[in-house]
Amino acid sequence: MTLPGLRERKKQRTREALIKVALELFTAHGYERTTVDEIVDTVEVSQRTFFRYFSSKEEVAFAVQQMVEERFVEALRRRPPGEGPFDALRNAVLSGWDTIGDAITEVVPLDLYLRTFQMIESTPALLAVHLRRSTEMEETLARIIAEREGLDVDADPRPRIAVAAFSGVMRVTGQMWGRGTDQSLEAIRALTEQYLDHLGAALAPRWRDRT
Amino acid sequence: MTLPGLRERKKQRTREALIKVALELFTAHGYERTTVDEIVDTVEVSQRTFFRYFSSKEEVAFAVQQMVEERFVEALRRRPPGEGPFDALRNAVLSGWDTIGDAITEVVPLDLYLRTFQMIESTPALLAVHLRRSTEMEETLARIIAEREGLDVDADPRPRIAVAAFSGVMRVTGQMWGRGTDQSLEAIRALTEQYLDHLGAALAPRWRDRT
DNA sequence: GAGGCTAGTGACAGTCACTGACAATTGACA
DNA sequence: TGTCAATTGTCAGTGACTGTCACTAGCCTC
Repeated sequence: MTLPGLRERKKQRTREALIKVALELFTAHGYERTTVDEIVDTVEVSQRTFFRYFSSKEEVAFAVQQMVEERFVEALRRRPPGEGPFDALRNAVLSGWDTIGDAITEVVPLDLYLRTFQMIESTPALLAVHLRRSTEMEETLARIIAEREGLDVDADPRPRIAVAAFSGVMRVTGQMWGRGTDQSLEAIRALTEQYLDHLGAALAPRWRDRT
Repeated sequence: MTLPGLRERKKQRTREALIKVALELFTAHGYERTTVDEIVDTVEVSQRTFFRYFSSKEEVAFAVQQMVEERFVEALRRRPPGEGPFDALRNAVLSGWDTIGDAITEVVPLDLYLRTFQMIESTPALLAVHLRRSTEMEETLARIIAEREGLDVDADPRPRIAVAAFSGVMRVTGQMWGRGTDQSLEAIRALTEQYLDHLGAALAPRWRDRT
């Protein structure tokens, strides 16, 4: 492995500057009210360059999120094969939250990321993209689960169904966290744990009998 | 109730013409490759008028879907209070599929609707909007479920969690139906039934023991 | 049934995201 | 140092969408 040359480092710096400035402007003034021109003027590159780094204005908003998701997938891959599908998913998220903070801070301040996440949840256009990206990740997760269990994803619907139910709960978790008052990493971790525990109970035929 | 005047009827006709032409062009040439100008030229109204009826190009693609969703919500509201939350959701969808066909045909041919649904599933921009709309409906469903069970949605997470898991499965159903070969109303009904039955089993800790 | 009121429409100009084409620049490397 | 190739900037254009204002046509009153 060779050291990255000047050219490569410059590219990396431009990319990170674009992300940082974009997220700061987005969270400060709102996503819609921030134009791409404002971003590129601050970073001092041309608009054309922005669109060479990011295929759309939306994409830059998900740059950090992208990294978080990749970590989660890796965490799932590393789960011991003895765990059942649901436990593997659950433990992958929970262990992920423990190490994710440092990785984020290397790119942007942690609180900027947390504010970005809330902005995504509260901006319709971004929420839509977020949800679509989530389903793309679900497909990845389903394939990993299927492989763990020695199943064919296309023949047996259970991996996709389990992942869909799991992801649904994760999404509600993110939503509730965004609306709540405690906007810390610890809070989202606790909510995740709590809500996943509820899933089994929520599926029980009648709730009133066993409250 | 008075008969709608000429003005009102004219508006209704314009709206339906825009929907029909838009869906036909979308399904024939693709959503992205169809411009709003093409739609309005065919219907012979100005672009400005199009945007007075629909707030965006996306919205017209969901005009029929909107109606279907409203029906489902109504069906859920009419479920007997004795049913558990999950059964109520399940039966509302299944009974919905039986009567939905006629309602759709009043606006557009059934097969145009089915093709539109597939187009939505296979067009990233529309899929994103579709998913966001789904979560909006989930909120409605969660509130209905909470009310049925005499719970407070904001205090007890179970309604939202149950609905999220349920909707996740419904989404997978729609996806699988779109990818499959049998594109009939009956097929989607059968898939719905089959996949919902799998949900309980998919959550079981270990799958291998009970295949 | 003439005339005023107003909802609905069209025409026009402008903004913003995004793209293709080509020219200018600048690391990389012989 | 000079050449090559990657990166960036400039420019012109498209398509979705919005504000404004004038105009047309149902509607309603006298």
